[in-house]
Amino acid sequence: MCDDEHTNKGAWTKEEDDRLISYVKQHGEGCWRSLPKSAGLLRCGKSCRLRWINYLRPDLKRGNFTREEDDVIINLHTLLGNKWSLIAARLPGRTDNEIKNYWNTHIKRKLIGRGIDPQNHKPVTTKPPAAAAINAPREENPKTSFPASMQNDGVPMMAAMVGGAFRVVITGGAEELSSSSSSSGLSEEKELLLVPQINLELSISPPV
DNA sequence: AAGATAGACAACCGCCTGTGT
DNA sequence: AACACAGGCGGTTGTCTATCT
Repeated sequence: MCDDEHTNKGAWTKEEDDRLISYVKQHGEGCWRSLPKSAGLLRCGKSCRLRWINYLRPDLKRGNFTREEDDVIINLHTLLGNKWSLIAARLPGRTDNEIKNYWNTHIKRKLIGRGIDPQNHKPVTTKPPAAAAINAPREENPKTSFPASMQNDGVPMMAAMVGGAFRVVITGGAEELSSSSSSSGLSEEKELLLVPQINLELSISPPV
């Protein structure tokens, strides 16, 4: 991409930031290819776009992720996998890059520490996962509907996330999405308990 | 105090997709 | 239908800082 020898790479300077901010404020986002020349920047368009989206946008929420945001990320990752942009779309003020970094540096480790595989969100065990977790008898912990192997400090993973009951119904067209939790026998109508106050409704419709 | 190591995050790279011609 | 281009995305790397030995 930015293979022009006259193109700057690496960390952005304050002056470059100022130029980019002032240009975007004046002309709006878009036309990233031609932006560097117009704005007097020795950067490629992609670099400018990335810098704006991930760092300079005024609506960005800087700072640590909250517990609620953690939970949303984990839940959405369960549903969507590494679709960082989709996850970011549900977290106002956060960028896909930020979430991806946060996942790789914090959440991944946290889940591994809890004995959860960060890729498939199933308990890491020597037994086959289906036998170890999904088919574990409910009576292991009558307080919850989760097998003990999915619990952390006596608090079930999902129950810890939910606080109050909040339902997401995933609807589909020809092919419905389902989640790993549906196989745990939570519900026949493919419901998930997720974090309150966030609309996580997802749907897939067949092409018209 | 100095070097080694690990963690955190900004930035880059290459590929994919959507759109216009 | 085929092609070119711009924008977007996810994976990966580079660099700075903090902590450990």
